Amino acid sequence: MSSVSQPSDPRPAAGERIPAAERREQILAAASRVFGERGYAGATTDQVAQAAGISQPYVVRMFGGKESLFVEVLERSLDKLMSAFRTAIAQSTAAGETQEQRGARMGAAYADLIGDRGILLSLMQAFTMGNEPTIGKVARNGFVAIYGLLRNEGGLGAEDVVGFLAHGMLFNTLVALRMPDEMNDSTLVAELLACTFGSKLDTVLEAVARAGA
Amino acid sequence: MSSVSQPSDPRPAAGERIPAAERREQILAAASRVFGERGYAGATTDQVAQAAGISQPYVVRMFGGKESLFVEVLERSLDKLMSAFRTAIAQSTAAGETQEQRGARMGAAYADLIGDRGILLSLMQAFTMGNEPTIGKVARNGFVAIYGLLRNEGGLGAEDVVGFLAHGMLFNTLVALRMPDEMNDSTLVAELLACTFGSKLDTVLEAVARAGA
DNA sequence: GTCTATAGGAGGATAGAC
DNA sequence: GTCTATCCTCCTATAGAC
Repeated sequence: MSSVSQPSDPRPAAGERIPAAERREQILAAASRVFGERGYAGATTDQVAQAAGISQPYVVRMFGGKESLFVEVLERSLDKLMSAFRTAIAQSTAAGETQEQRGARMGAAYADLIGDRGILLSLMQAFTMGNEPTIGKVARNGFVAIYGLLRNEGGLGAEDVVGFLAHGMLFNTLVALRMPDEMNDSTLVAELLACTFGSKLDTVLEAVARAGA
Repeated sequence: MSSVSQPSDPRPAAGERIPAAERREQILAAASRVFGERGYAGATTDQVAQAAGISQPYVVRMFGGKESLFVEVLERSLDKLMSAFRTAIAQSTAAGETQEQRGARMGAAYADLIGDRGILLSLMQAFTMGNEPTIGKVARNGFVAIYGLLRNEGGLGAEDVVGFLAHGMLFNTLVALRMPDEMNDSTLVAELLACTFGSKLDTVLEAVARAGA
């Protein structure tokens, strides 16, 4: 990260007044990245504030606390995921595709979204928090909602959805571990990546590169 | 947790002197549970110490610091996993089983080991830490070692290993989320669980119950 | 809508005794 | 091999001004 602002930098100068709704989204996007890389407990509200270009107390004030902020980050990630799937399903239906083609399209949509490490890691973190009363409940409900979406709106069979989700979870793990960019030298790893990502390997490498900042 | 010691409680009275090697294992087992439930950053060395029945500075002294402790916890989990797979492979070979049967046996071994939430969650946590320099490297190497083990010693094809790992990751997620014990009421969830765990559903429910303490 | 100042509480690690 | 005491840092959340 350089210290010069890009022309397209959406981050306002410190102290600038902008509408609450817009500020909310800025903070959520920043929080998604910070929570993702540091973990829920490891992230500090001050890191989120700095990433969003505002003061720490303002983050707390706007969201009520760290936990509420994380819950909103999680819900935002789940929403984006469901939207991406709904879009893919709609496009697939409109194009009159086969189930096979639909699966590929949804996989591609997933790979694209997950290229945002903030979203990927916030979700994965939430998946490890099953016994946090509040966060665990949101995570479970979200997971089930996605299953239901694929099963009902997606029109896929239970076996197919489970297979899709299973590969998604392996996908998540490999990307989170930075396997593509840290270990592309070993033959074994090359095989694992090729076999997991298949035709989506390009999408993944692109996404990983894009997020390389 | 009741306040009375079980007869088989391996935890010594506070202040007792025991060999370092034994103490090490006690601490690692306690740390596995604590790191699992609280996350790496969320866990405190004091919580580990209390769970192991010793003082906080002793934990730090024995392992050099929190990060080193986590690395050892992670390596211990990976070792247990590899041992479990090697045992399953040896038994399968000795019994002259088919590839199909061998897969089932390894799945069962996995389900059994993962019933220890400490192991499950410490691994999952590590998978989200790909950009921690030290921990990330250990996690990547461990994952690749497991892939290599299944591929070479297990004699499975790349596709089969990837499928096995993928289902393992979904398995992890559902158990970590406490899906079986928190949401067994919904029809949708029942379907998801049945389809993911298949014949291993019993093993999982048992393991979950056993860990319900 | 946003900041500065700060209270109040933990947590990791060290020193040193037994 | 194990503990007690303690330092210093860092973090969340609140108070209150602009």
